[in-house]
Amino acid sequence: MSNTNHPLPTDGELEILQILWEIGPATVRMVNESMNQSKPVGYTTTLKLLQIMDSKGLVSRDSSQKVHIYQAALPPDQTRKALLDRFLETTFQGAAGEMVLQLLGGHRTTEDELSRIRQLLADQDPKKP
Amino acid sequence: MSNTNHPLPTDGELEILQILWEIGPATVRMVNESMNQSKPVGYTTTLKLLQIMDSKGLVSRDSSQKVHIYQAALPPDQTRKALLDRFLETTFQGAAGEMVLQLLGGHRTTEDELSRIRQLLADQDPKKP
DNA sequence: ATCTGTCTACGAAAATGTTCGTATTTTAAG
DNA sequence: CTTAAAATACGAACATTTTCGTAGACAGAT
Repeated sequence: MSNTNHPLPTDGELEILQILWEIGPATVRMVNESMNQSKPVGYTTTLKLLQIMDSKGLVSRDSSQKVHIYQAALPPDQTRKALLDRFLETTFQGAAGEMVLQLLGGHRTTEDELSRIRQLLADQDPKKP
Repeated sequence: MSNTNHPLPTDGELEILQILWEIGPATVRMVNESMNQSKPVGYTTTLKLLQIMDSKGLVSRDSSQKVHIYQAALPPDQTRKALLDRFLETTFQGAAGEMVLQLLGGHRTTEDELSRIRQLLADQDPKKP
């Protein structure tokens, strides 16, 4: 069964989504092997999680063959944005600027990222809307 | 008992920390009443959580009077930063720039925040170190 | 001294998420 | 057709967090 609604993924579910975003549509085995590169997880554990994710609509599944193929239902940007919004609310009580300050204060960013950020800042500048 | 170690707070614990950061040292009743402004929570629920937080070292407690006084053990910046680091890792796999882009793309920020962010960007600019 | 209201302590139920053992199904080979 | 390997389905154990009921401690009023 496959929902059309999209609740936020749990931590375990997110881990699987990251894999699917990276390697694209995949079998349970492929996902499980990818998981095992960082920590040992049983095959049926991965399977169960994918089944739950399918029922939640977080992934879609092609079950026309014996070996089902799973893929993320939403693109990474959209899902990460939704998670980010919740995190911003719960942890920084919505103060986006505060959060960026904390972030930039402690992380190196690439020149490419910095210039894209400057561009966004320029676009947001209230003096030049 | 009061630890000197500081695990990351759970969601429920964070909610209490936000209150303590805002109103300062407080009794269970004060915290509970503040909680109830957003959603109904039993008094003993708040009490239990504060006791757990004390045992984890997330809050400290003055129990010299009958009515105990609790306060956050760490300042908001430090705790939020730790939570932010974990979130950045699990959700954006460490790509801080990507995260900022997502954030600024969808949130209004105040002019004051923007200028502080620009300052930080300037400080980080490899062309002008 | 006893009663009453408020507090803390404690244990356990409820809710949510994670993990895996076991059973069943499926398909391709023999 | 039978069998063996590999996949899916399912239920339940486990872990963590949240919630609260109940009991006992304590202080002030009568």
